[in-house]
Amino acid sequence: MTEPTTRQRILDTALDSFGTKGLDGTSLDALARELGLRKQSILYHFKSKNALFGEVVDEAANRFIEELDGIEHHGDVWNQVEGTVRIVFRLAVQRPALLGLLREASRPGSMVAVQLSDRLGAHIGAAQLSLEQALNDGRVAGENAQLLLFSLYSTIMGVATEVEVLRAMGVEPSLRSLAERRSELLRFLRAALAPI
Amino acid sequence: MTEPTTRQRILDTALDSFGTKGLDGTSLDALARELGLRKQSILYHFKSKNALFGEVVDEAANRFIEELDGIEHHGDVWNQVEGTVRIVFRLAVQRPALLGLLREASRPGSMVAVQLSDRLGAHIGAAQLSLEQALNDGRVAGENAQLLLFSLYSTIMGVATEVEVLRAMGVEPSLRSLAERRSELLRFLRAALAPI
DNA sequence: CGTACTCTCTACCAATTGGTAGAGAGCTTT
DNA sequence: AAAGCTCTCTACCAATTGGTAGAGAGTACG
Repeated sequence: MTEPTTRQRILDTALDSFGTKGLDGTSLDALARELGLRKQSILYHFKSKNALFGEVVDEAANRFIEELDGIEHHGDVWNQVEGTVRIVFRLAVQRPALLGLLREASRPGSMVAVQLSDRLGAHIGAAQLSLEQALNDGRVAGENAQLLLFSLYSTIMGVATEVEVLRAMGVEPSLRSLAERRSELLRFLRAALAPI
Repeated sequence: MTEPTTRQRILDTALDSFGTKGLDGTSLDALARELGLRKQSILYHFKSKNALFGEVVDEAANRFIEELDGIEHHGDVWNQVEGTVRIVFRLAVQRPALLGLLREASRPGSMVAVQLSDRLGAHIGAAQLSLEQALNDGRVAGENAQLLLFSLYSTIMGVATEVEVLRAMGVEPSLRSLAERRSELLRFLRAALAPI
């Protein structure tokens, strides 16, 4: 295990901070303090705060893609859905800030949304194609592959990240409750996709 | 139509700003400029920025509840789901900032999440109870009413608000696409809830 | 008329923000 | 040993932040 470069350490810590406190909620000073250096050192490695944020978004996209790459895009659609759920829920445990960053970056007014969509475009396209075929073959229920994919995404991402809503319903987030959430989610999705 | 008090105007404009640009992304100066007055006038009506935000969240919760009140909590579950979808999608057109504010307020690190859940608690409870009965009667498919409700919420809210994700999939948000999204969502939810 | 209340204003303020300039320490290369 | 490169630092800076103090205009009320 070679120790990471300062640049990499900054990216890593920034991902956590941006992912939990947001772009506006993270100051370079606070970030530097967390890293044990001065903000000027951060600005040596990244030309501005926005540039850093951009690279962090790329980094997050890369890690997400890295995980997603384990999924076969030509096989059974249900396996793909199950695989995606597994990945997203693993991230919800191991690196919740990564999901938080995706959420932050896909916020309605976000400037990096285009960038993020560029990075994930290929995967989205592959998933859509695969879903389209399954739709044509009658292997899954649905009208529009694109919008069906969108519904699937919204459900999975929401169930994995909307912890405050869950808390509002009286469920204190924990590993145990996460597992239950996941199993109910899978059942829900299976029912939604089952051909009639 | 009596014209609104300054206080009400501030709440209204603040809801739009907080709902689109977030709490950190909204400065009192910018807000005051939008209203055609000085920030000190805002601070006369609200003792601090956080106090204002708190009242805006309450305001948003009230309006949301007002809409939700039109739904019968003892009838058919499917009617309730359909009604909720109708309301959320109407808001997505007429007052997207309201949904944005709910999203902002239910962000993982949010301080007002508890407050929001207090306001919506009764409705959540009623919906859960109603779903529980339908589950017992075998009128809908599912294991856990609480988690099923959570899945429904995540799906509806996500499909209505995640416009950037939709854009990443190549769909430019419009009234037309919104209607399509809604109809695919309803089909999706109907399939997910249909008893086997 | 005069007093009190409501509201918006000007004038500040300390703290924090992202960012620049440049010194200096520790390398490697010549 | 000297020159150059990489990196982190101190020292600033102008702009913006949320917030306070208090003057002044307008209106209601005795």
